[in-house]
Amino acid sequence: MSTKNKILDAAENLFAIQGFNGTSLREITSRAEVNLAAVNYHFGSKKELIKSVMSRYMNELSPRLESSLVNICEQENLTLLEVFSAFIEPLLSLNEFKENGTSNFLQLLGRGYSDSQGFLRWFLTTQYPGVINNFVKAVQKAYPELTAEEMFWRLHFTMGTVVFTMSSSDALIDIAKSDFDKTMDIAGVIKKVIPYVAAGVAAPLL
Amino acid sequence: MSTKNKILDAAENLFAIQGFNGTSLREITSRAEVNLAAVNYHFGSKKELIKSVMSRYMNELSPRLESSLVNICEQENLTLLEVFSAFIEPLLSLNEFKENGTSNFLQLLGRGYSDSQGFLRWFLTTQYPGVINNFVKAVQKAYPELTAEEMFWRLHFTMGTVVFTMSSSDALIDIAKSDFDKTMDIAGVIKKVIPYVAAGVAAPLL
DNA sequence: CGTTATTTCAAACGCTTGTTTAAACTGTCA
DNA sequence: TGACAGTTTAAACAAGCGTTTGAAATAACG
Repeated sequence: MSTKNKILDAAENLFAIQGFNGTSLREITSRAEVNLAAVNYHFGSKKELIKSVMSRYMNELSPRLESSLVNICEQENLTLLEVFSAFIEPLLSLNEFKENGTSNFLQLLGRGYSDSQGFLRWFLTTQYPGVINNFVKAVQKAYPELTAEEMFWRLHFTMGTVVFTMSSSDALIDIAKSDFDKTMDIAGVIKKVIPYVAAGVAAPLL
Repeated sequence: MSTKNKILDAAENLFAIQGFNGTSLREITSRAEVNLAAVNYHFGSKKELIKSVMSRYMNELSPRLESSLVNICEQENLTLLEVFSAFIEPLLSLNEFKENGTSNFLQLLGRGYSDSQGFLRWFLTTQYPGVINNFVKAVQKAYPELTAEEMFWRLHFTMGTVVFTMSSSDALIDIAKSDFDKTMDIAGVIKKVIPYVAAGVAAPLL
């Protein structure tokens, strides 16, 4: 395993658990068992390392997500539940790409939106606009009465639900296990959150 | 104005904008125009200062919230939309308590859940359990078919929606202003998010 | 082989962080 | 006035941060 990948793997796990601001380069390099200076040598800076960690996932995910959304868009009588369900398979496929891939990626997404005042939001929306565009198109087809403004707000609410849930999913899964004596994993959480956000976006306009 | 209150006010505003980790004591004391050591003298530590900032709001909010929820619980044919709407008035009343009170408090809540790995969650759930209990009771009455486990998850999804939305509400309001040419404030955002979360919690059990 | 180029390494840099110290100042009451 | 508690102050502290340096080790190639 190359130094670069050792750093990426260690950084990914620590970032997911502790956030970007909460994880130091020394923690990363000591877990990766490489020299401290290796980060700046291979990536230039901590900020670029963060981008690299996210890009590794986005490059894997975004084509699958786009084609899944394009597929779903072709069918008649599209429901919002179907639109949101189109996310499930591409997201879960990250587990084949990497151990705990789905969980790690969604947690990173959550961290990125709350840490580091919005630079990751800028990065994702400018670097991967195709996903958002196709998603908006699908929602529009499933719920044509929704105005652009209302859609803007509800999609951001949805983002919040998912991102917050995933960034604290480990804690939530633990609580659910002890309180309800049921095993639960990230796939289970996704299957619970989909009906919630679908119903939220589908809420009647008052 | 006492040194203690000058610190609390400055800390509150900076925490809301930059988060707890992202705000240094030197920023706080220089904005408050007090000496750096004053924080440790009056509050003991940064952590205790954070608790004090949150307590000032929770002590104001939690009795109003509890009585609002108790009130709503007495009526027949309670809907989830009504339950969630019970939050509006107590939340907006924080604006009379302090300028930008509603916005600041909700943003602080959001920061508290993503910064500082969950110590604020512990603080709030252990110090102010009455709000949560009354809220759960109201939801149960409005939607009795909801199992305890499903309720657990959906209330956390709701928490995520609100908390995430509020911690990035300034950015969202700016975008909405420029894209849709409509003025928007924190009260407007609350009125948009209520139907969303009500519909999410009300989603049919599959 | 010898000579580049690439990668690793320990050490230090300059800076910011939360916290502590001890002296100076303020107001109060005997 | 003089003593004492409460408060403010400048200065320093130790620790952590991201980053840079220059020499040592390794790899690649003619």
